[in-house]
Amino acid sequence: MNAGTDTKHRILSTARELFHNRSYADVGIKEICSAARVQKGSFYHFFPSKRDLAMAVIDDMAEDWAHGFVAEAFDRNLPPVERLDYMVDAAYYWQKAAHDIEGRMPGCLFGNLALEVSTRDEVLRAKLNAVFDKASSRFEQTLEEAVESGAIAPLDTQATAQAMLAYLEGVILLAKTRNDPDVVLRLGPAIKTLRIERRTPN
Amino acid sequence: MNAGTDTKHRILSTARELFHNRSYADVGIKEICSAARVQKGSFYHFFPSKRDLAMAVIDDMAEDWAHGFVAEAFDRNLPPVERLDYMVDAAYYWQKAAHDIEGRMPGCLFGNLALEVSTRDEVLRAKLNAVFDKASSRFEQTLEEAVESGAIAPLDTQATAQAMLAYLEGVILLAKTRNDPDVVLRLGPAIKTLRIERRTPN
DNA sequence: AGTGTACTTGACCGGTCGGTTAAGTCAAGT
DNA sequence: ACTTGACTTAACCGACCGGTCAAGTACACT
Repeated sequence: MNAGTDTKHRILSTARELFHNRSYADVGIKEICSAARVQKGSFYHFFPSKRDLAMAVIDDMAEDWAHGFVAEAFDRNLPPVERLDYMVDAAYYWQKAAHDIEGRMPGCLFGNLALEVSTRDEVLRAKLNAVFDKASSRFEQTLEEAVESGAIAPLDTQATAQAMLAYLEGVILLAKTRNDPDVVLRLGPAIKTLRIERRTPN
Repeated sequence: MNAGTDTKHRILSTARELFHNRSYADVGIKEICSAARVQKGSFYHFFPSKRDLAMAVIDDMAEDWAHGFVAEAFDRNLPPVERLDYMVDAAYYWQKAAHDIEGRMPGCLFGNLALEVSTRDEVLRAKLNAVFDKASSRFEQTLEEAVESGAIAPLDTQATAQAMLAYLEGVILLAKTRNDPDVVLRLGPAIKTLRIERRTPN
C-alpha cells in the first residue's frame, strides 16, 4: 500500500515539475517514468492515460495552492488591499526562485496548460476553467471586503476580480516571454488600479 | 518561380492557421503538408526545419498585424484613448468570429506560442519577445500622446504600456479558457484604468 | 501454508514524429 | 538543342510516441 502511494506521489510530483518547466506535449510518459524511477507498467497501473495524469496534476497543484500561499495571501487578517500585493509578491518570488535555479521562468502552470490544451481537450479546459473560477472568487471576496470597509469605492466586484486574475496571468506571460521575473515586480502592483464599474442599474 | 512562391505561401498560411487553432507541438509537418496540398519534400525545400517554419509564421503574422488592424487601431487620427477601445474591440471581434466558425476560441497566436515554446527555444522566445516589444511600443506612443494632450494625467508610459499589453493577453487567456469571447468585451475596456505612476525622481 | 490482490517489471505494439533521399519534372538562359 | 537549377514526388529512415501485456514479486488475510 505504502509503496503504491509513494510511487503514485513520485509520478505526480515529477510530472508536475516537468509539465511546469516545459509543456504537456513536450514531456513524454517515458521521460516522466525514468525521472520518477518508475516503470511504464507501474505508471499505467495508477493512471489510465496521460490525460488522466494531467487531470491529477492540476488537482494536485490546485490543492497545494489552496492550502499554500494563496491561503496566506488571502488571509482575512490581512487588510484587503494588502492581500493583492501579497499575491503579486508571492508570484514574483516563486518565479524568481525558479529562474535562479533553472535559468528559465516557468510561468504559471495553469496558464501554460490552459493555452496549450484548451482548444483540443474540453474536459481539461473545463477543469482549468474551474481552477481560474476559484482563484477569481478569492479576489472577489477580497474586493467585497475592501468595499465594505470603505478602502475602495464600490465597483463590480466579480468582473474586477476576473480582470485582476487576467492581469496577473498576463503579467506572468509577459515576464516569461521576457524571461525576466522582475517584470512581475514592476507591473504587478498595478493590479490595484484595475476597476470595472457596476453596471448602471437603470 | 511563381509556382514556388505560391507553394511557400500556401504552407505558411496553412501552418499559421493550424498553429493558431491548435498548438505548435500538436500540429505535425505531415498534417500541414496534406492540408496545404504539398509534399513533404517540397516543404523541406522551402523550410529547413519545423522551427524555421515557426519563425516564418511569426514574422508573417506580425507583418499582417502591423499593416492590418493594429495599424488601424493606432491610427494617429483617432483620439489616443479611443485607440485602446478600438484594440479591445478588434480583439473581441476576431475571437468572436473564430469562435462562431470553429466553436473554439483560438486566443492570441503570439501568446499561445510564447507560453508553449519560450522555455525550450531561446531563439523563438526572443522573436516573440520582440513582437511583444513592438506591440508595447504602440501602446506607449498612444499613452504619450494622451498625456501630452492632457487626456490623462502623467504616468510611466513605458511600464503602463507593458501593463496594458499584459492585461490584453491575460484577458484573452481567460476568455480562451472559458471558451467565451464575451469575456473580452466585459473585461477588456478596463484596460484604460491601468496606471503605473512615474518613479518618484527623488 | 495458501490464496487474493496490489504492485512492478520490461518487452512489445502500431502509429507518428521530424527529417532525408533519389529520381524526376519543367521552365528559363544560353 | 542543351544545360542549369528551382521545384516536386513519394518512398524511406531511425527514433520516439502513448499505450498494452504477460509474467512476475511482495504482502495482507485466512
